[in-house]
Amino acid sequence: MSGYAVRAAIRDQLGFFWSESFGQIYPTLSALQARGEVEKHDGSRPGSSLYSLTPTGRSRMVSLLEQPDSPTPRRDGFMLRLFFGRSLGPDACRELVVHARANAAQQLAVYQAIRAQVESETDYLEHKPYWLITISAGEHTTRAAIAWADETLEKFDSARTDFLL
Amino acid sequence: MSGYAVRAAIRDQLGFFWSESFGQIYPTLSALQARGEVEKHDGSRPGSSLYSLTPTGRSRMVSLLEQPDSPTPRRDGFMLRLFFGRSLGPDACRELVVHARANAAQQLAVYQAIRAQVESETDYLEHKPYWLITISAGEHTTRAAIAWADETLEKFDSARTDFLL
DNA sequence: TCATTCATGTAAGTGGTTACATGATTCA
DNA sequence: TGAATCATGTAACCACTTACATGAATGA
Repeated sequence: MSGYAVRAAIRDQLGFFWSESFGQIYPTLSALQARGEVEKHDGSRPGSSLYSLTPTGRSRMVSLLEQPDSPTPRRDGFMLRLFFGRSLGPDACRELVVHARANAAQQLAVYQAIRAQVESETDYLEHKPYWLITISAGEHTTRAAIAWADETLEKFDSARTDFLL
Repeated sequence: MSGYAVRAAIRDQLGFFWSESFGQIYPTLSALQARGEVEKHDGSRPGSSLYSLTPTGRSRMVSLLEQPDSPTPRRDGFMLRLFFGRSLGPDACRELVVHARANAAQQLAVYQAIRAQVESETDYLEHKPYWLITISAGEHTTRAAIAWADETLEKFDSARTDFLL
């Protein structure tokens, strides 16, 4: 596929847990080509090119996937805001939670639409079970976010004075 | 507090959703001092200094907390590995899920220990309800991770052939 | 006395985004 | 004909980590 198509595939298929920018994709594709891990072919239009994975590239991909996942530094701005909720005030915090709940509910609908689409897919049969477990992970965490938000909104309403000390 | 103490506080109190390195903390403290948002005082030992938030600094902090949270690029290596599970193989994937479950279970115990500690806390009363909702969020997502892992392990066992296509 | 913790800071490097510049192709 | 999409790439910049260098204080 082309660099452009790589980006579209990452956005559309891995969008829930991965992202890459053009500024990352094009130089990486060149570097992989220099290492002999992808091959560059002429594309359908002038100046465009299509890349394909070489056997070397595929085996490197597998060995990278086998390596333990290096943890990225945590930075959750939403939780940070709630931790300093006293400084932000209970009303602003409550609103943040309302928003988070709405986002989660919308997200859950998206997951379910994607699940339906993947389930009805007749190609990529060998990938389906794996894709479905990643979707399931998304559904679980999103449902947990909704349940937490409801519980938290309840607290804001029933124990409002605690948040005003 | 000192830069060193700032780091310890971030590690111990915000560790579940935030992290900062010394290479970030010391230059930032100097920059904040130059902006008049923190004040530098002599510490107890030679060469050490203690910083305190000025009124300007506190109001900037609040205005930063009020700003919408700029989303960080998603990069979840665990989900990536499962998405490419077909390339990694069902056994390696299953092991990843077993590990994830174990980590989550351990994490849940940590949350519950911290909850007990915060609940018995007699200082910082005004922060307590906010801190508890962040802990609750951690508990919810961690329990969801455990439930997802159990469900997924079940799938690996009951529908093993689907993962071998 | 010696390991650990407290303490400060810098330099090199990495990994990444954003914005920009450019232009062909498709299709309404 | 003009908007949207396909397509490639670079340059400037930013946030951040890691490793390094240094040393005082504490306490077993």
